[in-house]
Amino acid sequence: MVRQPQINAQNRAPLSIERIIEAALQIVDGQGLSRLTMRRLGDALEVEAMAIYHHLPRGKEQLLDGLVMHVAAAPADAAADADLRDWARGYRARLLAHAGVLPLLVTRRNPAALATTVASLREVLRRGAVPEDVAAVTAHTLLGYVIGHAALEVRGTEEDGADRTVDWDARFAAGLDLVLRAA
Amino acid sequence: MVRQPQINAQNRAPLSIERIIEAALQIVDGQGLSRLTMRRLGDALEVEAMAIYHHLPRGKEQLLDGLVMHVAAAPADAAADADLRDWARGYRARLLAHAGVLPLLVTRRNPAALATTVASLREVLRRGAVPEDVAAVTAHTLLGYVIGHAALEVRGTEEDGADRTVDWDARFAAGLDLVLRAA
DNA sequence: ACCTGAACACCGTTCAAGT
DNA sequence: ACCTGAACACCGTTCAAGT
Repeated sequence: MVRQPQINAQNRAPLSIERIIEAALQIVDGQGLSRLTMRRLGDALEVEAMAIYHHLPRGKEQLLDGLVMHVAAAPADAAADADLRDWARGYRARLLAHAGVLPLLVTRRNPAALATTVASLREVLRRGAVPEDVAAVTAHTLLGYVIGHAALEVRGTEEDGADRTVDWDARFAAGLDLVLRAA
Repeated sequence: MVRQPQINAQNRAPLSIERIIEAALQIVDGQGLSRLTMRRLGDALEVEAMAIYHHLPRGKEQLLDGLVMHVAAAPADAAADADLRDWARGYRARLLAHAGVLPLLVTRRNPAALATTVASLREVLRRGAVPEDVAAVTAHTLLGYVIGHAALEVRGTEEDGADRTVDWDARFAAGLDLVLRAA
């Protein structure tokens, strides 16, 4: 019986930041943000909670920043011919897939994560040969719209103020047209 | 020496939901959301924390809902001739004045609070004689933009991706033009 | 280097008791 | 009716100790 070198004495793969973030994301997506505790995260990783601090010295703050970073990172498969509409659709899908992280992403002061997102959006604008000053406004307007709309979708019910069922996909597309028509 | 009727045996005004919400808002705006604890709130009200539960039986959940409701409520002084631009500016100012509540407002499932906001926005659209189907899209698009942009302002630094200082007021106004030009 | 166990200073909340 | 005191089951985190 050959023992793998990366298996330690307790016969488990050692902890890593990646595994910790992944497990945390699973808890948040499955049970909600309020259920993410260091002790529960430790359980999920089959480790005492205190072991996590060895990999994340800044503790829970660093864990939450890691979650935001993970969701804020640009979709890896951003095709070279993706336009603004594709980018917005992709980013919205990402936000809704990790709706539990949205409160963190929306309001934690995390310039690095925000910069990553803006950079990927700016890259799309650059490929579209949009002038620099227009691009700055467009980037923030579009990003604001996508984030804000995702928040509405998470907050809202299926009714709008006029007692009609809301098709959020269609509503998002219509708003996107509105924002991009002028851009 | 005349004793006011609303002064109780301990010589203090009795607790009320309004006073509790107001004190909570003061803590959140001054020290941040994470500093809002039932015990600290009790201290601020010169009362044991447990007294709060007599007025808010659902406890902290109800307290947070109350904060969201307070910020989401339409500005009382909405002038009869206010247009969409005025509404958006007023709502943004409200969000930024209570930036600490933003994470709650953005993502707590609170249909009542959202409905209140949408209703006040719809009222402005109605005065502008905007057709019903257009109004539905415009309301969500504009609201999404305002909320999302406020979130960007809170998250961001004074730098944007191109290393230029961002004038958030001007940036908001420019994006607002973009959104409203098409509407 | 990596993890554990016990401990500390907090939380939100319940519940019986006081006035 | 309104508030208090003590208690319970949790938190995040520190720190000495184990391997």
